[in-house]
Order: sequence, then C-alpha cells, then structure tokens
Amino acid sequence: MKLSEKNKDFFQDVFEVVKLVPEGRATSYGAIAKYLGAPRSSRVVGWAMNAAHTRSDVPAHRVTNRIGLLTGKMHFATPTQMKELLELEGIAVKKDKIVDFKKVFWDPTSELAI
DNA sequence: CCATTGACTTAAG
DNA sequence: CCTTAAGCCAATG
Repeated sequence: MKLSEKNKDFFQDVFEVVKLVPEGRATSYGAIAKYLGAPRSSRVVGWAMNAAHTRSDVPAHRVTNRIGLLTGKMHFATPTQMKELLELEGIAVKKDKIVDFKKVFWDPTSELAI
C-alpha cells in the first residue's frame, strides 16, 4: 500500500521482517531469506542490511549469521556497537558471538507463520 | 556483458 | 565447532 508498493524491493521485505524482530531476540540472514521465499539469497539479505543501516532505522544488530556470530559488526559506527546493542537488550555476547543463540534465535518462518 | 566481491549457507572431512 | 569447497544472488566496476 501507499508509496511503498511501487518501490517494492527485496530489501524492503527484509527491512519489514527485521523490524518485527522483538527485543532480546535475534535471527539469521538465511532465516529471513527463507521466509521471503529465497533460501539461497542469504547473501542478498546481507546486502539489504548494508543498505539498511544507511537508509532506514532497521535494527540490523539483531541479525547475525547462522551461528549467531556478529559478522557485520564492522559495518556499524564502531566495531563494538553491535555487541553493545545486543547486550543492552539482554543478549549475552561472547567473543563476537551470541551465547545460547538457539534460545535467542527468532525464526520468522516459525514465529510469523503461526 | 563479464569479472569480482560480499553483513551467507550447506555439505563433507 | 573448525576448515575447505562449492553454490547462489545482487551490486559494482
């Protein structure tokens, strides 16, 4: 609807999903891609995030790779920004990796498909 | 149009 | 969980 419809992109869909991620939770690029019907486009989700941090207020810090590793931390304002934000939401991070990622993991294909 | 790169994933060892 | 190799898709030059 509205003007978003015309400018519909894969990126826009990614932004919407990331914005739906609740605090204290995190998801993976592949999970988002899979939810959008493109399980092989996980890299493109990463591209979307790259554009997200400059175009929208998307909480990209809640998106990590499949094992909860903060792979994109270097793309933030500071390399520690991602870790700080996650810890602020109650997510424990150790050595740039989310602790108990399985418990923090938020799968849109399961949480939203209910 | 072709080659390279990248915030990834999966499979196999 | 780690490493190596291959696959996949979009952006960039």
